[in-house]
Amino acid sequence: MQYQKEEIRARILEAALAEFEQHGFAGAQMRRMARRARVATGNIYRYFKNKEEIFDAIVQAGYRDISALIFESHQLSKQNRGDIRSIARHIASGIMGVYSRHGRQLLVVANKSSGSRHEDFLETLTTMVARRIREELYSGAGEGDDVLIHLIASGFVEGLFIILRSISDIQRIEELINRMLIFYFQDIECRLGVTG
Amino acid sequence: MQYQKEEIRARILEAALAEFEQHGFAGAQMRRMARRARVATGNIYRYFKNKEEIFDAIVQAGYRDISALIFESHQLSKQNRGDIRSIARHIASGIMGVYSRHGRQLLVVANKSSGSRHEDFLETLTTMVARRIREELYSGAGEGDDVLIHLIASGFVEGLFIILRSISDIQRIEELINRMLIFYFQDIECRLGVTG
Amino acid sequence: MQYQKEEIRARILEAALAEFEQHGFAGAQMRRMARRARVATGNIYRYFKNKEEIFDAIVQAGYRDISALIFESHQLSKQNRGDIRSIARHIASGIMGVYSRHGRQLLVVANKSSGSRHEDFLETLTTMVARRIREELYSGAGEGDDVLIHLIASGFVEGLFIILRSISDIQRIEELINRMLIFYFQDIECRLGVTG
Amino acid sequence: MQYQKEEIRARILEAALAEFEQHGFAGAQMRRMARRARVATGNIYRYFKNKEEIFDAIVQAGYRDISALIFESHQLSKQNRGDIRSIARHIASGIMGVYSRHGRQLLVVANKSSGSRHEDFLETLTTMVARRIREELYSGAGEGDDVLIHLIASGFVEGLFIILRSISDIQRIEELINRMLIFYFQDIECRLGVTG
DNA sequence: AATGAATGAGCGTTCATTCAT
DNA sequence: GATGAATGAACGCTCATTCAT
Repeated sequence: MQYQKEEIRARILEAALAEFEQHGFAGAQMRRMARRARVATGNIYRYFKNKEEIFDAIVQAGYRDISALIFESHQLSKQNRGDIRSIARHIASGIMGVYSRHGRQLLVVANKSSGSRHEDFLETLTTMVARRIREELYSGAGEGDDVLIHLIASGFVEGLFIILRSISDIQRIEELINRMLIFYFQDIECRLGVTG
Repeated sequence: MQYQKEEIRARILEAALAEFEQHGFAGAQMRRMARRARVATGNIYRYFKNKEEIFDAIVQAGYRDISALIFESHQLSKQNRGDIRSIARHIASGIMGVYSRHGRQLLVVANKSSGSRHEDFLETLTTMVARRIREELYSGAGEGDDVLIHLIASGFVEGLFIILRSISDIQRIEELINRMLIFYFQDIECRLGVTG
Repeated sequence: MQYQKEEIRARILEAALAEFEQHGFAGAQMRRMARRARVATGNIYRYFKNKEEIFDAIVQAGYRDISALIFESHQLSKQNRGDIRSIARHIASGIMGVYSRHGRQLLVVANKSSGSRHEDFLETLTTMVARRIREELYSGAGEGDDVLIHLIASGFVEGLFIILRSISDIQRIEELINRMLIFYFQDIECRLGVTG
Repeated sequence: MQYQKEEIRARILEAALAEFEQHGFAGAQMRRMARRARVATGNIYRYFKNKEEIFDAIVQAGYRDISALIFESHQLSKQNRGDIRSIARHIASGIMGVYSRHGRQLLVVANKSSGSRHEDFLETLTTMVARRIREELYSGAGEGDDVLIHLIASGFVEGLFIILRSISDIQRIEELINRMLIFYFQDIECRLGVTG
């Protein structure tokens, strides 16, 4: 029972993932999803309340891990203040880690969530990253420009996802992320005109 | 007669714009749009053939101007090769100009066009910008990394839209764009490790 | 006023006729009809209550004439009993006469009236003709078969309309109708096995 | 499961048949059809792709059989040339056979198909019959008049359908068809003035 | 627990008719 | 009287969700 239940639940989640990848949240069809999962349409509703909750279930783990990651990076910076590059590296490698466990899920919530409760995932993540960047750069010094920082965070986050969805070789991903880190954060204080 | 017609057409376009802003192309409802415009559902169809054509009408001008801009920047770089900053400045100020005329429309086509004919607008724009960047940076020198360049183009374009949708004061926009240009393109060759 | 009214009324009727010819009653569109008539859509409703009444107005004259024709042929046969051929000739030439005055209208009510009040026009006409045939053939003699007679009437009536809508030359029409009369009514008693 | 499915499919087809009989293809409404079938509107679309395909499903068998019949009669006449009566008898008995299997369906496609893919069914059938008549009558002899022959074919075909829809007793149908054959084809050469 | 047929609200769109000017 | 823009009920069809088995 329990075993079987779990197996079906997994099949549904896998099919849902594929469906969301192809059609996005709004365009996903329950019937097609059921067919993919080799499960009756109605049976899906024994495992999940509705389409939205399937999406939640898919997103959940990645969401949790990403949140933990940001929180960690916050803790890290308390001890090891002042080096934005190491923070960025930590976030990047953290996201990579999450990606290695929940890659497709992450891409779905990032790029295919329009119409769902999580359609502002990328925005939220960006905001968290921006907060971390601001904390690092302007801890003691003056007031940085929120929009500029948000924009950098956005480019950084978006860049991570572009790398992740373009490349599959893990070494190549790491190399590209490193080059992106350099591009984004080398001499960043100078380029931003941070005095402190 | 003629006056009234134009007024209604404008009301419909305004309502459609608001509807698309809130719900995106696919989620937009003709009945709600009609209600917003204080117009009968069927009357919309006297002014526009269907939902898609309303979207087109909203998007059109921005689309045209952006295309012209990219083309211009290509011409410009032929005469004035080698300075990526001036190209970037040209694109940025061009997009600013388009935005000052068609701001909300530009944001809609950029971020709310999923399901419409123009759903890949941002991707297309990014690709064009990436091509321009590659042309400037690697004209004579070695082969740059496509993904890295694409990612920079994406961050740059996305950044422009973030500025535009966050800020309304035109002077402030200009200042921020300048700072973003510095952030993205100062010593870019160095940060990318371009040898040429 | 009155003159102008009549001219517009005529324009509407002409446009309606063309519209019905092309699209049938159900497929006809009031807007297109108005455009054809170079009249505002709403103005049509000052002259006619609705689509159905326009159709009625078009059909009316032909209807009246055809009814009169059948009635005449009834009178005729009272005086001049026993010759079905002369009756048929009378009906044929009568329909030709009506056709020469209201040709297009007749074809419309015969073949394009589906969905209107007059969609059974052909059936009704056929029934009247069948009654006349029966009166002639079986006045004193035995009981003829209703279905067979109806079927002959139908073929005869349908044949008339085929000729009318295929051919425009009036002499050729007359010739063909004569040949059809021969085909249908020569030795009809014999072919039907009428004893009387 | 399977049984129920078939039962519903049958209910839908029966309801559709009734709906088409009463309102014709164009006037038929899916909601009314669903109500007749005691089925939800959407459920119809589990069984048939759309209105047109329901019509096709109803018409199909009759269509196929009629086409086969005409083809057969063509083969027959190659072997047994010169006797139009036997050809007519073959066609008549063939149509009777089709009618005995798909009576209402045949009447629907013949008289209620306006707006559908099959709206010219009767015209097509008539044309095929006319061709057969011409082949028989004018094989070696002179040119017959196309309109006259078409008109006879039309009367004959129309007559068949009148008999079929008026009468239910099979023996009576046969008798009437025989009488119609006599009426239409006895001494036909003479009545048409065929010299050969 | 599992099925997949059934439901029906809701979509974009059409068009006869009405109404403000 | 004339205009044509405006109305809104109704259409064919879709699909998330429910239900009988």
